[in-house]
Amino acid sequence: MSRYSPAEIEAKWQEAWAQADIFRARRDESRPKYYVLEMFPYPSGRIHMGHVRNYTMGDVVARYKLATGHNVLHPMGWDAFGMPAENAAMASGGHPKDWTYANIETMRDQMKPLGLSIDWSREFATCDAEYYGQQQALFLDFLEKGLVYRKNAVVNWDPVDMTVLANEQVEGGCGWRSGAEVERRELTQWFFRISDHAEELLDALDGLDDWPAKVRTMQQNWIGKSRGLQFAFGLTDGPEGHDRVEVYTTRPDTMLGASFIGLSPDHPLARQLERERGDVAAFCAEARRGGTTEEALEKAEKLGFDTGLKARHPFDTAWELPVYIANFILMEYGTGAIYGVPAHDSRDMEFARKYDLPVYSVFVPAMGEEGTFIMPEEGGPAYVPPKPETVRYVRGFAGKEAQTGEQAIEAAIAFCEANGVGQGVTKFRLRDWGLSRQRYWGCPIPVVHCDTCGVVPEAKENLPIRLPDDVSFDQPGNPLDRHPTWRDCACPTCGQPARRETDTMDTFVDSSWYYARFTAPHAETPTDLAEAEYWMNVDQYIGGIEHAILHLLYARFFARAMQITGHLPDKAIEPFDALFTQGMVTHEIYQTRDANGRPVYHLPDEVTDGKLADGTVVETIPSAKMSKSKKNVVDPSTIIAQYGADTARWFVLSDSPPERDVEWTASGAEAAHRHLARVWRLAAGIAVEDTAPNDHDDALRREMHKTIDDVTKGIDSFGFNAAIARLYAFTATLGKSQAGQGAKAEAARILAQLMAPMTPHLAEDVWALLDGPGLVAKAPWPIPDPAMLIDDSVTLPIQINGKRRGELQVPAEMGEAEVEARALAHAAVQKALDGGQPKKVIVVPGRIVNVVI
RNA sequence: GCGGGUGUGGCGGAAUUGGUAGACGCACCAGAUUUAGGUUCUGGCGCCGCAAGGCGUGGGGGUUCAAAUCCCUCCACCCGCACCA
Repeated sequence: MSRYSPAEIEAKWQEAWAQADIFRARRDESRPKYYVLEMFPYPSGRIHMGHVRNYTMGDVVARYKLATGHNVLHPMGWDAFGMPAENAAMASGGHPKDWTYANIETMRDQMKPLGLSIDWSREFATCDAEYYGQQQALFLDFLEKGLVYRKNAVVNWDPVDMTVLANEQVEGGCGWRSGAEVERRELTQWFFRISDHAEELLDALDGLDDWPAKVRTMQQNWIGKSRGLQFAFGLTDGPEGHDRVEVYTTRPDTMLGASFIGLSPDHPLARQLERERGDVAAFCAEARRGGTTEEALEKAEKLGFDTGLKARHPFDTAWELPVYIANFILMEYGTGAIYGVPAHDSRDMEFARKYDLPVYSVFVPAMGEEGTFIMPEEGGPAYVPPKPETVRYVRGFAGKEAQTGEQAIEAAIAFCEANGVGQGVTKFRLRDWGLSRQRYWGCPIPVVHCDTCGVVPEAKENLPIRLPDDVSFDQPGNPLDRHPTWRDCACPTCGQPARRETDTMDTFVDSSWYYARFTAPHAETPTDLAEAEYWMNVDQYIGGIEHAILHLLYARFFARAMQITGHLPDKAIEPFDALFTQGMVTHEIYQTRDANGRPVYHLPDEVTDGKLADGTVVETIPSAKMSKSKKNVVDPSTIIAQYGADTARWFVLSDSPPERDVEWTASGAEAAHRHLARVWRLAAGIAVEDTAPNDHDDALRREMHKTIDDVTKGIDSFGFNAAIARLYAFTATLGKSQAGQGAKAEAARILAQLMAPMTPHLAEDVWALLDGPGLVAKAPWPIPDPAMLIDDSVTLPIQINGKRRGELQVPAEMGEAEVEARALAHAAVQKALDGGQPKKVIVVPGRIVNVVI
């Protein structure tokens, strides 16, 4: 073989790794363990470049840790339940199970050629009965410990198809299939008590030092701890059983600016009025139109309905406020009722202007705003102080200048409590996690509905409760509901005929504990404590930023719940020690227009030099996330066939920082491939048997040690792109070096080792060409010699008034005074000083000299 | 609407975290090699300018001896918003 031939060497070395069985993870107390995990894929059909990037990053970490003497666990599985399988079944008549397992087969076949250091013996799919049966066991244990309960909650309801819709199935407020306007409807559903753990989930974020700060901030805001006042407005003429309305506010200092009371349409008082009055019922029906997302609620036109009821202000019982029902108030947060302060809240202001309600300012800017400040009551916008800032209270309890912010809130709470109005409370925005899904392709919730015993847990010996295979998707709704026999069962308590729960679990449940299952994927219980004790926690978790909140928060909750139920050791309370969120792979979009001017997209394969095969010029749209609908996709298998896996791996790591998006370009892939071929040729051209030293060896060795240092630091800090840039430079140095063959062979072996985490097949081949012992994958990671990293002289830039005007070569250890003297003697400085004295000279040792004139 | 993030040459990006802006790669230009080539190798390459020099990190303002980096403000784009995974 005389040239780089990826097809040949990749198959060869994958076979060698398999023979040596070096990626199988076994408990071994003699070595430090390292558990690296990438977020497992949904088996959508074929792998895409995003997968390649994600798993390559994990593989770099895994292989690097293996080389640094760790016992590495690097597993792979499939997040296999979910809606797309049912959609596929509806569209083409197949079965979700067949579709899913066929996709897994295809994707595994596509993934294996990447040469990932995965322990495939631990593979599982969440739709395997062995997995979801254990999940049902977990559910029963959670139920026993009071971590799960039932309550009513709203869902998107399609009134034509008579089905529940996922948020994704609501398009512009209408059902995606029926086109009917969606309603919000209440259903009894199962919930995890995640909100009981809100405080703890919040506090523990502080300890997650190796998580991105942005993810911790997002989770913190999502949990949303707030301090406020809960109090009641009395009702003058409320219906039976409603003489007051409880409200919660985080801004009690604005209480004297209240001008209306707002109720959620789902508030008990609103419900009561809805039953009694036709006009209220009509409004509530109107207010329940549209989807359930917070975004839809916030962006919807604010609608209110004046119930005619009056509320008395707690500080002035003669002061009566109108009571409205409003579509933007959530029953899930606070008490489901608010009071509106238009002067200091832009949403309330919008509402007040629309319904012609009074506006009362509580405070005004303390200073500096005369002439520009228009009082809200005189038509100005709501005055919302930007930050804790000094304001002058005009209707405040104190009636004086004060800071807004925490102290003012606490003072207001204290004042209210002292006057018998409400009490200070802490609330969280985090809501309990609803896990019921009215769908087939998910883990059945293992409970039974019995006419005598009520809702009873299924007996553990009956697990797994398997999904039936004989189902059809020819009509909307949950096939489990209309299955002729599946629902029928015996009550585990009394033995009488009973009905199974037909709701299945949210797929987030499946992905909330798979990391724990990987530590003992074949155990007869959900986990094996000895294995979990050894392997947990996940040392490095890698996945997309889109999972920053839900998945990661649910997984954190699950680890706690599993610890409470004895399925995880205490140490695993936070499952992921370190988290890295990687960016997407993007590509340019190529489009032309059809006769009606509608866009027609073209695959990158079909476009050459901006033209289609027939010569039509395409419009090029800037890079965007690869998506099938825009056809800006590149199939990893095509790339592997063309260039080999190492080229694909090298390229997805090289061009952008891992946390940012990377643009796939054909020329970039070419460049990556060219470089790998260059490295191979370089190694093949070294005469290993010639070991005679020469004068250039030392320079090459210094460069080599610096490269080891830089690349090691790069990998340690997820600076893969920078590590690769360094490897490019070192390859060029090696290529031009006049050093002896022995020194070159040494340098090339080091190069192979440093490249091995990224391009493992090429590295093995180069290693073998240069007579490296054994497999490079198992070779100990090189350690740089500190003495070789230090240069004896440094170049300091000289600035005059902050502008670079020259440079100075000085010995590295030269003192500041001496450096200053040399700098002042520099021709450019002499010229600028023109005989005068500098005002100031700043010497930053080893960095820069700045002369201020 | 709310929460989080990003913005640097023709392009992707680097910058030791306040200290030489543009590492490395692409594209482009020039030269060499090769029977030829879209191969390989060498060199050049922020913008304006003949030059001296000036300008330059999304826009505007500020702090500092020194700002891509810190502060204020505006703009654009991306992620999430609890039933997509």
